[in-house]
Amino acid sequence: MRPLPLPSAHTDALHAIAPWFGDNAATEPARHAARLHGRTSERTLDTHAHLFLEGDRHAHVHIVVSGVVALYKLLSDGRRQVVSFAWPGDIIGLDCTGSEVYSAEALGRTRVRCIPVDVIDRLIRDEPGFGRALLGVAAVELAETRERMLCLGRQSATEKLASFLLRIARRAESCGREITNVQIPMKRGEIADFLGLTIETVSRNFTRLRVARVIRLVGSCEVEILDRERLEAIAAGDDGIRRY
Amino acid sequence: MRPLPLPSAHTDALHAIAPWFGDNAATEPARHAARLHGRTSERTLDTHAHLFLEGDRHAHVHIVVSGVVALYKLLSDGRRQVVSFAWPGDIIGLDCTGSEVYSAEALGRTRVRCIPVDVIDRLIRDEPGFGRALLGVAAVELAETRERMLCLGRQSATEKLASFLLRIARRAESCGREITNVQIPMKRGEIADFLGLTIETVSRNFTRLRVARVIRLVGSCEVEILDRERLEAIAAGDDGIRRY
DNA sequence: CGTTCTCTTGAGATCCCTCAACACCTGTGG
DNA sequence: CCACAGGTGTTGAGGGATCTCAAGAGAACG
Repeated sequence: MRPLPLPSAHTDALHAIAPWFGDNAATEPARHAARLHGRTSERTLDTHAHLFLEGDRHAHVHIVVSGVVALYKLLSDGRRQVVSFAWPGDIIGLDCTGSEVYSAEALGRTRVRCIPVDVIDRLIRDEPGFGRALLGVAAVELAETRERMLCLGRQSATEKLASFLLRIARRAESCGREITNVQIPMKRGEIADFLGLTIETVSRNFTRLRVARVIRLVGSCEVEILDRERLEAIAAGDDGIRRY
Repeated sequence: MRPLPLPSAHTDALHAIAPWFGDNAATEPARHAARLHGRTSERTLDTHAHLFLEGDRHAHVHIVVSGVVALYKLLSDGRRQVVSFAWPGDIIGLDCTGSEVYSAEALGRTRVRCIPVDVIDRLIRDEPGFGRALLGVAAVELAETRERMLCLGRQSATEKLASFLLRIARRAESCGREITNVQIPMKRGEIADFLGLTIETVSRNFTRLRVARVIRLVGSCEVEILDRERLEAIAAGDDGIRRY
């Protein structure tokens, strides 16, 4: 199977279900799926536009085409936790439990492909292998979510930020070779809500990593990794920086 | 379909896949599955015994029959995060990604049913509906895990403990009517690792809830809920107790 | 060149952690 | 029966990490 020519089809997610929704679906064995392909649509979201809100009926599964989407949950008093960022190639809403369990907001101008859940259901019923592929995607998502629980519950602010930067760097690298300059498409507040910190603490720890000459800030949305090894050590808790 | 006569078959999990593994599988339409049933086995674990360790090859999916199992991840320096507790009826290891992504330790004497992953694979392939059911279970698990992220990242210690107690109470209640006395099968340290706190903070917050006359402690492993409404309010962050 | 939004930095308060002591319980062995 | 040890839970004192509140710097935009 030929990899899809999408921006960052580096995740298992899109590759796993690509035969059913990729541009080359018609050439794949799944002819029936190809016809269903026509039932998907594309949506463009402006910055801060919502794809859906927590509690909405779960009508579509979405695949991010370009841009980044924040998936978040709220407490009644407004405290927010971003449970995940969905990047190009990522699938949103595999957890089909009737209604959405989080809200989805575009960080910038974003395009998504929308697949009605009944199409998903039909594919699972009719296409051997599709359900299995979906289960594999859900498994990877569960594993990642649990990794994040370890981060949220047991890491210091500096460790959290270091882990976050490495996570983004690795994502960018999964398309190619190691890089030093990382584009960060989210603002400080969004990073804070992702890591369970405040804006100020995120900012202070960017500064801390900068002062320690581990990273260099290029504007506020790009980070140059000066000392990758040390950054890894900090993320792993093997570096005393967290005690300063 | 008749519900299974298991200790707490209250979760969606067991009900969802019960037709394939329940004691009455032979009477279900899934005759092929019934034959596979013979390939499962049962294991008994003593207190603190491990079902498997993070990194082990993912050879079996387990269903808890009796007892409680802690699923946890470690940082290199020993900090621990319990990602989930598996109660009777819960399925462990749906996320089949080759190797285990967390360790599983019995809190007390525990029995589990072990299903080889190739049996799961075969069922998915041969039994229409089984993959769908499994996906549903995974979806519920993902939703719960994200709820926990909100708790870990954004709740205060008191809120976390109140949520925890309510979670256990609701689990016990899903079998029947509202209860006031809740059995807590885990020790303070295990609760702490579940909530991302220290033992002392957990203990102090038990005391805080007790002094506020919201709960009463019966020994250290049983809690009587004196003021359910207030406990709910505290868990939701609508009660000033967290600021005392 | 204001306006607005975002990011950074400082000062002080607060929550939670660390370290330490002690109470309680249980099982063991004298 | 009692002494003791080990495991567990509670409580206190102090410290440190993070939050809150506030001010100012920087960037984006009309």
